[in-house]
Amino acid sequence: MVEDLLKNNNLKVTKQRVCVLKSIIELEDNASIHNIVSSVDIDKSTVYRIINTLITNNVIEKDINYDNLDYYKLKSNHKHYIKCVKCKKISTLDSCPFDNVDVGDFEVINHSLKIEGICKDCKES
Amino acid sequence: MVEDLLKNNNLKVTKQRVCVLKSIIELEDNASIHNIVSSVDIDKSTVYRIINTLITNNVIEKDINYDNLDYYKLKSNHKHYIKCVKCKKISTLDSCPFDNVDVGDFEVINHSLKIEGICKDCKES
DNA sequence: ATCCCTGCAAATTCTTTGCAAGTTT
DNA sequence: AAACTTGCAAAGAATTTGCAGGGAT
Repeated sequence: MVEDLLKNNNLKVTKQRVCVLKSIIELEDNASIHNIVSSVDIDKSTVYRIINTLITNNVIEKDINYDNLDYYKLKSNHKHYIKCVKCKKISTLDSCPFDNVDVGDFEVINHSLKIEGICKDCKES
Repeated sequence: MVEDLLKNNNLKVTKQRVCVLKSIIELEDNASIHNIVSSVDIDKSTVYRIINTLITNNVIEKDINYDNLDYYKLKSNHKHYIKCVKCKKISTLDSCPFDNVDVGDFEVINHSLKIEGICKDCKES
């Protein structure tokens, strides 16, 4: 539940915050500032403030997509993508390639990836 | 050699481009627009244009650091970092955890990671 | 009731653009 | 010489801020 994401972080539950969070979830991989602001009927400066608050409280994080724009997503929304440099298609990975990865003495809590490669179809042709 | 990064991509070798590239390399993990611009004696708009050109030609790429600012780095500068969520220290990984990773039908060409965890010292204490 | 959040308007900062002059190949 | 790049100045976007009123706990 969206409200819990706020409550769990001692953030007041306001309709604007709920609305921005829902928008980020709804927009999935397209949650840029521009898209969030236009999908929502809230003053732009408030949206900026909400996003800063959410980042500071680790509810969402900034991510970089393949077009070099900034996107926001829930920290808990664990997904990875890979973009084919030939056909430009973006696919979602079935599983997290990082699950069995070893980073020495660290215990990994969080990670995000940006991956490019060549897809099967393009390799064959 | 920095000049080759340009020549290899059919970009004209100008002293401004060389200078920006050297700056990005020199700044290492701190190559934000702001830092680049102030470390260099080139008009700001030119720096923006150069950075766009370099991104378009795959010489550099935008990366996101732990402070949610945008940083630029050479595509060939293959390094990863991990930040301890407790002591906030940022360490460089000895090796690329992605080397032996399997992403199904894709051949991976490029990747960047953003990782957070808990370091050995903090786990013990 | 208190403290925090929001909208509005304005300021500030960041990024892009047009054009004339200068460089690179 | 042709084609591209740069600096400057100015325009246009994006982001932040102050403040008064409204909302959450």
